Amino acid sequence: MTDKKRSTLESIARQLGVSKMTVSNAYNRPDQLSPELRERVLGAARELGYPGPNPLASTLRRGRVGAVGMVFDEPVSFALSDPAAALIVRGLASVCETERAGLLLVPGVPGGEAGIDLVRTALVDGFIFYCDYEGDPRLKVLRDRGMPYVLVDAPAVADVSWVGIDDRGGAQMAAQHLLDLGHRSFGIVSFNLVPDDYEGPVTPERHKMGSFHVPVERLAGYRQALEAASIDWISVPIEERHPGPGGASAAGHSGGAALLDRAAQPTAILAMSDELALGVLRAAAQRGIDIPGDLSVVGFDDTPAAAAAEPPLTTISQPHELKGATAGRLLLDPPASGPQRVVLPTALVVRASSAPFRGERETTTE
Amino acid sequence: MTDKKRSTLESIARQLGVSKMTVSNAYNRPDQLSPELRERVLGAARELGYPGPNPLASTLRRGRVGAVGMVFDEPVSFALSDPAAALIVRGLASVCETERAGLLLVPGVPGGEAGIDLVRTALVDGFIFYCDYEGDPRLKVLRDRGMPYVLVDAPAVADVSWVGIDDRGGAQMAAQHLLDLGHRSFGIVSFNLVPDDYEGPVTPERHKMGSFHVPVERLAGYRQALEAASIDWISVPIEERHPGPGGASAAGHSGGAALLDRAAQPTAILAMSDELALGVLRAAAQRGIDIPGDLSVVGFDDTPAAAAAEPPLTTISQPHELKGATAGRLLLDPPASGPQRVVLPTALVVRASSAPFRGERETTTE
DNA sequence: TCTGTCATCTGTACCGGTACAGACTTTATC
DNA sequence: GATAAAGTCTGTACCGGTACAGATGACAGA
Repeated sequence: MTDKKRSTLESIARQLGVSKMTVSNAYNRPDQLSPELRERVLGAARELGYPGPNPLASTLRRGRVGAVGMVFDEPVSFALSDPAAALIVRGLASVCETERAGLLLVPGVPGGEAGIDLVRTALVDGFIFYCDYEGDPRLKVLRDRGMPYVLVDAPAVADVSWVGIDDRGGAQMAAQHLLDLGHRSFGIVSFNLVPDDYEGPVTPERHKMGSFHVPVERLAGYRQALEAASIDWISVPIEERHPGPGGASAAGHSGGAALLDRAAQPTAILAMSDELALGVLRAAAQRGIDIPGDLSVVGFDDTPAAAAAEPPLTTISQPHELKGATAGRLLLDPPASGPQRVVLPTALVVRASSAPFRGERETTTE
Repeated sequence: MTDKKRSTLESIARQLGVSKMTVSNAYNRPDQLSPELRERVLGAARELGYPGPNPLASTLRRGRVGAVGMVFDEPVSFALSDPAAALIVRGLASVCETERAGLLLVPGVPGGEAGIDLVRTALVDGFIFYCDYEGDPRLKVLRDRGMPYVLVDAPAVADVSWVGIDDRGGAQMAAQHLLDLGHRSFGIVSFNLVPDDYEGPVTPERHKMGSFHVPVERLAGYRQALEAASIDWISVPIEERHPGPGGASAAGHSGGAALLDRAAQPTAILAMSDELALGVLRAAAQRGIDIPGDLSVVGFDDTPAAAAAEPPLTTISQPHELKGATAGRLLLDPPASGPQRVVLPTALVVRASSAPFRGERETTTE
């Protein structure tokens, strides 16, 4: 009445004295056999505890897996603690659901072959590549597998669909907003520009060698705005941090602290993400620095936490869920016109963490 | 130099005049052939753009997929908006990563066969079943597939590992806390007890037919505490809500509003989750009801948002990430001693949303 | 009665690999 | 010099299905 060993399609067929194909058809093409026989087959299957065709085998033959993979830079457990990434996953998940596809989360594993193999061996029909590192070896694996993939917030690749935002333009807006408020003394909290564990002030070499797309672009945007306002870029302190298990807010706290403890305290801090900015807010609060009275802070991303922060955070908004959903659609339903480059809109959202510079006018002239 | 059609292991073998097995071994068992030949094979593969053995085929032969599936009650996009669920996913993800396994998110699809097929055809080695519904047909599919699985916060199944908390005990603690503060007039915001879209006061039939494990248990816990304090359970208003795309906090808002707009306004509200409780806080704020002055609210789960709420939320804590991690370990590394039942600890976390009852003592005696 | 069509069912050839058991050389051991 | 032990490489038999092209018989129309 139950399984003796492990029933297969063939064992059911033998049991009933019919062909394998008939059993297969009973499951996949009911119109190919008489209803009575079909019932007999299904009945026998139930009887023998046959769970239906082995999905692995049918997938091998058919070629379609019915799942998409999402590749991360970091362990998934870290990535999901980033609200922006979590929203992208949600957007992608919603598309997968309507297309009846599963969603496989493929972690980034720091060193060596392990992370590469995960991509090489993932059982999916295509990938969303949500990774930022310019020279990621997994990109080559993707290409080699000959599987469709879509890049999200990643360095562009020729002939591959891409979804993201104008990071440079967004950053420029953030800096311009502070300039418009009269600020002249800045500090920046940045994500790591190079794939390592460094934490500290950005060095010229690191600045030059930056290989993470998003931080590099955002930094370039800040720079563009500040230099256009004749601020000496070299003298703007930049603290690099990389989010660990404590999340990006811990990184922001440490970066913010470093900036605020300098002799020349900035009056405005640009944080490369809202999580970083939240950490800066904490660091300021601990030092009794009033926001936005003494210090203006602008984040990036407009995650839900930004609006709920104390004070609510001025930031650059971008449609995270839409980003994930767009990427999913581009992958599952590729446009006939070939690979697309979709740039989603950003906008400045002014809240209470930024205010006009109220300087003591120490620097009258020079 | 590139692929002509799509190279296979066999085409490489032919090209080099060696056996298929030699090529296979070049990838999987380097010690089975001379280093020179291996280099030749790998070189030819590179030459022909062969991406390495097809993972589907090797999986079919080997039997190990290298991924675990996590099955949800709802669409993944909803589920991930529940902070508690997201934390469980993170805990599970961290275990998957150390075990080098992928993580497939399998959504619950409301009606019919579609959601069942997703479980039947998912390409994984085992499942974490994070679903609450007593009669879920997907459980039968899991059993039939003969694949290992672990239940999380789900109704128990004989001979299957289970991870969860003492929901009843936790709820009892929550209610007892309010009783200890002197409250006698309660309201409850509950998740749906039955798998449907109903929203409104719980009816006796629904109460009886409850088929969602967690809400039923928590309700039982509340009841146990209240009845032990001689409070008439029947007269305690309970509002059922189910979280939609707006998240549970919207549901809590609506449920809280219904309770607060009653003629006999409760002085204490028990919410079955923190998200629901946050909605209740909003509903109270809108009505100018002071918390905890006029109303005490206790949530459940102790998600990060509970501590950050205004006022910070009294709640029952449970180790969400540990729950996911424990389930993952139980699945990937099953204890020799057979299926386990792991009950993780809960604790009352008193914050600022609950305070002693300061009644007008209308009800002197009876 | 003959032919064509339709509904059912069957056989064979894959899908793309890996396990396992040799076969054939070398090299080490006594 | 004979035998054992390695070291390399090959052949065959699967893993568990599905696509596709018939084969068969019933039934309708001419």
